[in-house]
Amino acid sequence: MNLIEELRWRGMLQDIMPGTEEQLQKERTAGYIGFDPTADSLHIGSLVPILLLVHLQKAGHKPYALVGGATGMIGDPSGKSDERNLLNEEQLNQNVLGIKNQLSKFLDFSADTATAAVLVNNYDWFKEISFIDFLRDTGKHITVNYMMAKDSVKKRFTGDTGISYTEFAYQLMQGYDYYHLYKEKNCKLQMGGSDQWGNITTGTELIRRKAGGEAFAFTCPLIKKADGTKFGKTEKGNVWLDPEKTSPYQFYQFWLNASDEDAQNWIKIFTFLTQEEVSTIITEHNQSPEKRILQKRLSEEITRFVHGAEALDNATSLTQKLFDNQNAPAESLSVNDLENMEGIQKISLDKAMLDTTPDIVQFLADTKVLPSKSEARKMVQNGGISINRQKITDQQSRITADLLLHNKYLLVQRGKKNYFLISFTN
RNA sequence: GGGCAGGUUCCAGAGCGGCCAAAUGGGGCGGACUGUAAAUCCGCUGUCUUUCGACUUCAGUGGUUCGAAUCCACUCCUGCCCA
Repeated sequence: MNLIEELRWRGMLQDIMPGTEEQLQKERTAGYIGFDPTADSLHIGSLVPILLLVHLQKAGHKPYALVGGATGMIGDPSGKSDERNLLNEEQLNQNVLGIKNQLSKFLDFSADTATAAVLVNNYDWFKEISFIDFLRDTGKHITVNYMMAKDSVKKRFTGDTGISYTEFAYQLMQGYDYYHLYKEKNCKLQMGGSDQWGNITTGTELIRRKAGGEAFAFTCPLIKKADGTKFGKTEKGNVWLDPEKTSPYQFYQFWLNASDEDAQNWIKIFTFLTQEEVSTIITEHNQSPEKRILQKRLSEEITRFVHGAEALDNATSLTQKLFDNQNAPAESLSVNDLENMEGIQKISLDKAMLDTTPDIVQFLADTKVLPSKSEARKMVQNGGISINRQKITDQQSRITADLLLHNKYLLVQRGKKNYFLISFTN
């Protein structure tokens, strides 16, 4: 199975330029994807382009990861209905660094092989180009009519916020990136999310007109959830690849909570399991969906890929403790179990505070489990608070020392999935 | 520079002198049901507060009024059209 066929069955192919498949058959081809440094960490949405690069590398081609140090200063209008705020330079540099670090974990950058991945930053070439040079050498090749025809731009013409010249020019910069890599690195392929199609074709067009060369491209559909809501969000916001921002446990949980339908699509996209393996898993899953074989395998594979085997072990064992014997009394948890719970909020307090705290509402606010007494009260009213797995319904109830597990701990749940471990010292 | 239409709570979008912390929908959060799923149903959703109530919001600043998101003036911002 060649790369294109592989990506096609995985559902990772949206648009493809004619001749791309032939080019990939013909010779080792250098291909690139751009990463936008709008945050200092990549989130799971960026996992897809990373995987595209990995697939490319596995198929024997040479991947380039481009960090948009220059384009990040401008802002891509694609998919945005509003003009964006510009990032300041310091923030941007920090983000570029953070992203570089993360990318290096997923791609093989060892320089001695022919297919070693290479990291480039478009700031390195844009900083040398003057505005006049850019207008004369690049802008001259592309008509405004052509640029305006792009969906991302057209929407802003008809929408009600307009588009600044700065963002309008974005596609030219990204187009120039492709041209530059084509010239300097013989790069003949650009990949990206389907929202990037417009920007990508500006690049191939530029290569054609400016260098008389031929370059190729394909895009991957944007990941969606079956219910149409945004992919990659939890109540805590984005799911990041940085374990400091999203703990491996939370990361694992995110995938485990996928719906059946989503899991079926995602296991193809986010794991390297073969077609046969996947169809076996799906069959097994459908026989007894309540076992959630799909979700378990999916979350295992990705967590291992992103965070490593050890982090995966911790995440699964914590998951077992917290969920598998959901009905087991909290008293059955050992000191060790409690202490080793990674990735849940831990709070430590002086035992004396129990005597001075009048009720559960005050307690929740003091411990910052909820931000204020009002919110704590609402949450208790809604039945969203459990102590040691016992639902609390009475706002007046008190936390007393005899509730403590092992005379020291309190397991507090806010909602079903947010755990807090409070340990008391004398 | 001229004309027109606008700027409302996370978003969309009602309200057009008191009944407005502001309809409705979406999103978010909680609950029930379940498989830590989906679908469905229920509650919450400005802040603080033991129901009472207090305080801060409808671009900004002043004004009219007993009383303004709603009326007036000016300012800023956005879109469209004309120059």
